[in-house]
Amino acid sequence: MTTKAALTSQHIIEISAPIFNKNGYAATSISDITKATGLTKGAIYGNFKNKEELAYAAFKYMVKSLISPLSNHLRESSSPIKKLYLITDFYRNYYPFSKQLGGCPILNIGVDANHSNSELLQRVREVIQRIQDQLCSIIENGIDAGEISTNINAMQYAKRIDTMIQGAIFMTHTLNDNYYMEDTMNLIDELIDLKLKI
Amino acid sequence: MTTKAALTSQHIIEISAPIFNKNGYAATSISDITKATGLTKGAIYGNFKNKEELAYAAFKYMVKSLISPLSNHLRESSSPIKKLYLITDFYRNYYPFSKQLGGCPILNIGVDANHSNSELLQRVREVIQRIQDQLCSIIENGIDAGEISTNINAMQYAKRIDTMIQGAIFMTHTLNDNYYMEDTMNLIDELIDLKLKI
DNA sequence: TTTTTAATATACCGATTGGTATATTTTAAT
DNA sequence: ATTAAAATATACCAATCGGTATATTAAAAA
Repeated sequence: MTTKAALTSQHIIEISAPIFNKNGYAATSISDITKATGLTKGAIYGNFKNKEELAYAAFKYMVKSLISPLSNHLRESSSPIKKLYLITDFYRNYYPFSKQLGGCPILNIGVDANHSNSELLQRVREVIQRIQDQLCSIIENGIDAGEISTNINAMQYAKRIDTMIQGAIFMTHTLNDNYYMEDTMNLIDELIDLKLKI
Repeated sequence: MTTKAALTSQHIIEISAPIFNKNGYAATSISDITKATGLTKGAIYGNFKNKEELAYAAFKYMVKSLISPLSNHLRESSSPIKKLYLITDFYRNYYPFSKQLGGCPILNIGVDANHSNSELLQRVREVIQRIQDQLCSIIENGIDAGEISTNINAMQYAKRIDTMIQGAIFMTHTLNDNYYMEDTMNLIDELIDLKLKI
């Protein structure tokens, strides 16, 4: 059990993740990471094959840091329709939370990697897909449970909600104004009430 | 009339704008621009004070390239409510159009500049503000003209529509799937029908 | 305690970075 | 055609880039 290196790896990931998230892949240098961690290149390259592998690990960690609190939050109710409200509830507090981690990794890395790092872009796409699949499942469960109207397209509304959330994240972060997040969550709640809820 | 340098400046701007738009500020090098333009550093620095000034000019040009077609499109009707439909109509064709220019500059530069170039970020914010103000004016004109319900908050809906559009732009570009753009425009049309239209 | 191995630090590599000073060329004025 | 001025090309700068080879230190095994 190589405990020392594993701890160092984790430390490097945790420190570098917000840096990659803020600056993007190309604009983050190894020296940014050595400065922030207090370690040297030897420690970095002893634990990661190259900058790219570190960026993948950092992105994975950052997504986990932001998604697992959401998953936990959704456990507060087993009712699908209430889970939907728990989602908007979660995102009402998302701004200060994500800001502290350097922003939303899906937005930041999605934009950053789009014309440069196709491997990283692919990972962003997979995360978005997973989120939408999970959202779709909640809606489908709501239909099965008789909480949500049968004549709606679950995946369509999963994508609509996800798209609105991402728009709000962009606006709130870019304009440094939480209004967009709050009002968009109100709008999504209205959408749930009006179109989904029976 | 220094015609020669003005033409060269314009040429540099037009060529470098999509590069900055795709790569972001820090990840775009002067050599990227000399390669693309076929010019040398002497021509670049003879016409622009530094990389930053060129990036500003490139952003300004890119915004103009994407916004003025929208302005022109809106001239097709003088009715405020029809202008709203013309907006969703415009964005239904936005993906191939913006893709050819390296993406949406508001989204790309907004994310890119957020934690690095505060001057550039400020310019993105001003563009967003201008768009929302104009959208708000259209809604207000609609209220005055009796086309739009009097008991709605014009700026609130301007921001809601803008937020949804930006979310759709992000999703469509990141997932390379125009569905998000199309469906979001349908959703906005529904919103106009249901909440705004009298 | 000694030896072996794992982990980190240091020194260096060629390539590239933004930017500048100067040389050269192109354009315009005389 | 000659001269003056504007515009562009070239050569160079220190600093930094990602990455590697090796030296040193820290941990584990003997």
